[in-house]
Amino acid sequence: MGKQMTEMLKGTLEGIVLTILAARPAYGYEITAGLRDRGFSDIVEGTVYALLVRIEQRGLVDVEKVPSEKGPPRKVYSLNALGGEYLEEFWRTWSFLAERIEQLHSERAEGEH
Amino acid sequence: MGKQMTEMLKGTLEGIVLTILAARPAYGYEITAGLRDRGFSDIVEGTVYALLVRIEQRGLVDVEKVPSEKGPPRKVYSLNALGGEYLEEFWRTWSFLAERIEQLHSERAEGEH
DNA sequence: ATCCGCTATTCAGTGTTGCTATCTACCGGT
DNA sequence: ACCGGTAGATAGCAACACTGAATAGCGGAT
Repeated sequence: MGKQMTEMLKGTLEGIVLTILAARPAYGYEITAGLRDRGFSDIVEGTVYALLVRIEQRGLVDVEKVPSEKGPPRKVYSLNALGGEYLEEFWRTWSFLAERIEQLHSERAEGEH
Repeated sequence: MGKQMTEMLKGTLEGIVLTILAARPAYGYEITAGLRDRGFSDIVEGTVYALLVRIEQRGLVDVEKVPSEKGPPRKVYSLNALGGEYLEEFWRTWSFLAERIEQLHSERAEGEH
């Protein structure tokens, strides 16, 4: 993956995963696949699992172990109330930042000609 | 500053500063003030100086020492060719990411009702 | 029977980043 | 002599995403 993308994902990947969980509960392997489907094709399993451990430890998600037909049991994560609040703040922060960056982008575009 | 904002700035702050330098050369103290004017009010000088050291070491900017009327000499940074390329890739990466995140955001909005 | 492939999770170690806090330095005005 | 505004440097910290490898269960192919 590009270095710039790696750095930019810091802080946003967490929000992305929480948003996926807000739609419906999911387990790690499934989330990784979901990310691929949504264009985040270079995000690897190890990254996602580490992130899931973090958000679990912070109490943003509830976890349930569900036996799988294939392979080891799945850990199904679902967003809880605290996670919901956290996610709302994520979107506020994102909007704030994205607005200002887009503003910069358009200023730059005016500068070119 | 919020922890989420701190994490989100990773990777983007660099692009923001490079974009400011693309408009016109500037020195650290001036850039910090410019960030405040553009809404990034919590970014402190130490952060900016450290970033400037990094982009200088990577050869993305040229530096010129200019004596100041007040205080120690200014280090004026200007974007060079390599920095320009880097900045273009920054915007490509940003667009890619922002597009997908906004897509997620709108999906989420549809889910609520 | 054995190996391969898919599913599914874990974990130690790495590099980069932005923040905190503090220090130095120059100058003008009081 | 002192303080405030200007200007820069830096050591130490916490958080994050990535790399690479290991473990484990199951089905089907060889």
